[in-house]
Amino acid sequence: MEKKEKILIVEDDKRIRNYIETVLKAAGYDVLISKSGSDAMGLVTSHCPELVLLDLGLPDIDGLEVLKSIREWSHMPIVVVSARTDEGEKVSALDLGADDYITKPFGTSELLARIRTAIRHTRSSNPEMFRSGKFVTGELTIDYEKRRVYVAGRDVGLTQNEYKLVSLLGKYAGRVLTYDFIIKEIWGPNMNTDNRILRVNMANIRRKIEKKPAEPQYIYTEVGVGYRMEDGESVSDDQD
Amino acid sequence: MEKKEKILIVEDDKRIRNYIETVLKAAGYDVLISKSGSDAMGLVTSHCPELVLLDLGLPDIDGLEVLKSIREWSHMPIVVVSARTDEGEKVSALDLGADDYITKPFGTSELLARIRTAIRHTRSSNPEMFRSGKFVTGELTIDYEKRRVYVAGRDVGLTQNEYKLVSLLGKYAGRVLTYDFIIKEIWGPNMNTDNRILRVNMANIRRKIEKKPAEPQYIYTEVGVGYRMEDGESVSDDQD
DNA sequence: TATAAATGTGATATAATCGTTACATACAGT
DNA sequence: ACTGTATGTAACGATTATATCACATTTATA
Repeated sequence: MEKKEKILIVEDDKRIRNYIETVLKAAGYDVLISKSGSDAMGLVTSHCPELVLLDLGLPDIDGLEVLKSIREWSHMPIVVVSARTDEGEKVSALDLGADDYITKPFGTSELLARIRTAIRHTRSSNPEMFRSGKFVTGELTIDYEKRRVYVAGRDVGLTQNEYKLVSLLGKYAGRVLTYDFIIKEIWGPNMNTDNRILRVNMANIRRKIEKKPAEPQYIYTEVGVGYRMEDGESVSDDQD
Repeated sequence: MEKKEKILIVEDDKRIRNYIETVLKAAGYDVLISKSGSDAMGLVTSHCPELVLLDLGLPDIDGLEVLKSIREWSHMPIVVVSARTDEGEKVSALDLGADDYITKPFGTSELLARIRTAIRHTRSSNPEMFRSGKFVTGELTIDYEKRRVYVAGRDVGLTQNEYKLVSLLGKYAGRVLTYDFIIKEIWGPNMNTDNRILRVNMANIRRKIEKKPAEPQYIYTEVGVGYRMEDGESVSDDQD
């Protein structure tokens, strides 16, 4: 457990800021603080933190603008913090290149898990998967060479589109993919933005890979946003 | 052109033997001679030639027996020489692990081309393909990562089985694959040995990838034996 | 709890794929 | 040229994949 990564917190609300700061320091991270978007840009360039935790509800600049301008020159992990109500904002953030988002209010372990996932992921995206040509989480295995998906060693027999979908989610495991992004990836940029077809496919996939399709353990729904593949690392959801 | 590879000729007919010897020496190979199957085994073990050119019509032992016993301990390239009429024999030879066959009578350039292909192929089978993840011959490209086949840059839209077929032939480019072998590879070992299904698939593939399906430039038919994918290296067929 | 929005899922129609058949064509040997 | 064998190919039906619809269920929030 060698961590001493710098994390930049961009958050105007003092209470939340202190809370996050305490949690992250206790977890062994170096913590940088910024109370506004304009400060944040300076700190990012001068300190090059390992990860940015960015609140979208800033007083001065729109958080999305900060996100956009960082992404113009850097791929550093950015996790966005947003209010539960602003679903559209989450989608915009992910589309602009955010690695993940956390909804207020959030629990300690969820925060830490998301940060770990984001840092691990942008560190030369998944060396293990690259080495073995396989993605594994729980009893689910995606074999990228054979183009097959197994649950408990059994080939679940996905169709072409179903495989593409699972394969895509596996490559971005632990991160949320928006409906729009997924649809464009699978059906091409000319496909309309309606997500009904995605829902039907997902139902069929879950019937094949999940023990109880109503309570998926592998592909989670992120309401109003998209889907997320379980990452192997368990993310328990103790919400304060 | 650094060649000084040793080639063992196993051939009882003196005229043919002399002809081959002359041709190979002129092409810069070291040549070993054996007039019978029993001699051949000894020379193979003592001299470890780069390639064996094996006539199946030997007086003492059946050529196939020689082939079989070499294959029990070595993967060295073996090219079989056989009479035009003995189609069944060719199939047996390929099934027993021969790398290629030449039909008597054969021309100089055909002989040399087959030998070059066989030697190149068993030298850590195709490093170029391994590096790029692609197989290219003429305007045809097989992209093994994307699982797509292109002709002149255009995706030809193969179905699953069609892709498997082309992909298989590409991996063994330049070598003949018997009907039986192909069928077992694509449809599994339980499939019957009838090659009609293969013919239909091949017709559909050729309609998609060949300019003139009746005169294929990419996938050749080896009458009575199987199919062969063009290898990039042109094998002109000047038959004396 | 009531309500609206989002998501899940069975049913259905359309399209693509696949294996089979029947016949056409090419080729070798007589 | 005739004959038999091997290969190519169009056409058919069965199966499977796909997209769309309608409605059920879940979720978020008042």
